[in-house]
Amino acid sequence: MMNIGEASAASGVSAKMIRYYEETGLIPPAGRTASGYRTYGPKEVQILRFVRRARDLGFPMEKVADLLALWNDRSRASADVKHLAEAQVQALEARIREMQDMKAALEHLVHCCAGDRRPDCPILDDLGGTPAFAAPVTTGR
Amino acid sequence: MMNIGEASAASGVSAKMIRYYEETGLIPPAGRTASGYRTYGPKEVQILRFVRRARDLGFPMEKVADLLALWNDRSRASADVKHLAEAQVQALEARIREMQDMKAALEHLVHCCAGDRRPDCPILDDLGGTPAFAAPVTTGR
DNA sequence: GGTTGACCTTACCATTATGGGAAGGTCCAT
DNA sequence: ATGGACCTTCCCATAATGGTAAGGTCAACC
Repeated sequence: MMNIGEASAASGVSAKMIRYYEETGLIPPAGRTASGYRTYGPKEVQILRFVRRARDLGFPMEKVADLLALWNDRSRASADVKHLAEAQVQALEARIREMQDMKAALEHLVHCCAGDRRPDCPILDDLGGTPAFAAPVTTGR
Repeated sequence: MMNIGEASAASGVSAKMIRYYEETGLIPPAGRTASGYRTYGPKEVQILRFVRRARDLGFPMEKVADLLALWNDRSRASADVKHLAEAQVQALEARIREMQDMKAALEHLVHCCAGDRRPDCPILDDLGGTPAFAAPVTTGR
């Protein structure tokens, strides 16, 4: 049996987060020693690692909870898991696209700016709304 | 002179956010009518639109403040603006790359999963740490 | 003049997931 | 017994935005 510090080291989840996950019900309450210390065994560490990896794949905590439930459900359909994962892929794609649009718009402006000691700056002109050098491809949010 | 609702409509910044920007010092305090209503003129609306567009390009509020300061500085060097914009491009690139890595790892797992009624699922196996089907290219955060 | 509805004001709470710190208790080795 | 490394809970902060509630104001209309 380990205490929270050891479980943290073994799982890659900070002690702070372990307590938080417990508090929010993502993971079941840990056992306690007589003096109140939380105790963790290999099984609990595995759960924590599961959570860690799901978070590393960008799943929000809510979806991690769904994944955990499926993990614990011996009679799950792999299709259910796959759907969650596919939805997450799409969520990532949406955010990636958003940021790529921002980046493209910004790169255009950067490209137009001399970047010297003079004050004239198409970037500021664009932000100021003066459509002198005009907005490129993206305009709204 | 407009009240905050009109300034919001004209700038695309919610009234809530206008007050927040004022409170945090991003924009100067608006004028007030005798009865305490905030008032905005065309100049103030232009500032709000500036903030809006900078936010649309992904600049954090702190950088928006820097951009506003340069905008107001008649003797700025366009190089300073360009540097801010280039840094923002790099920040976007970093976040995009992070999410692309997640997406690639997740797509690999999705690809391995049959997605039928059976419970066997390589996605859960991977999250569970059982390196049976192994982690693909990405492992850490 | 009074009423009504649309607007404004401030103040507080929630979000997402994480870290930081304080005040105090515990464990173990010397 | 003492000290250091650990644990506990509780509170605060983050970034940027939305929501709500309680109350004041404005303008129009009857």
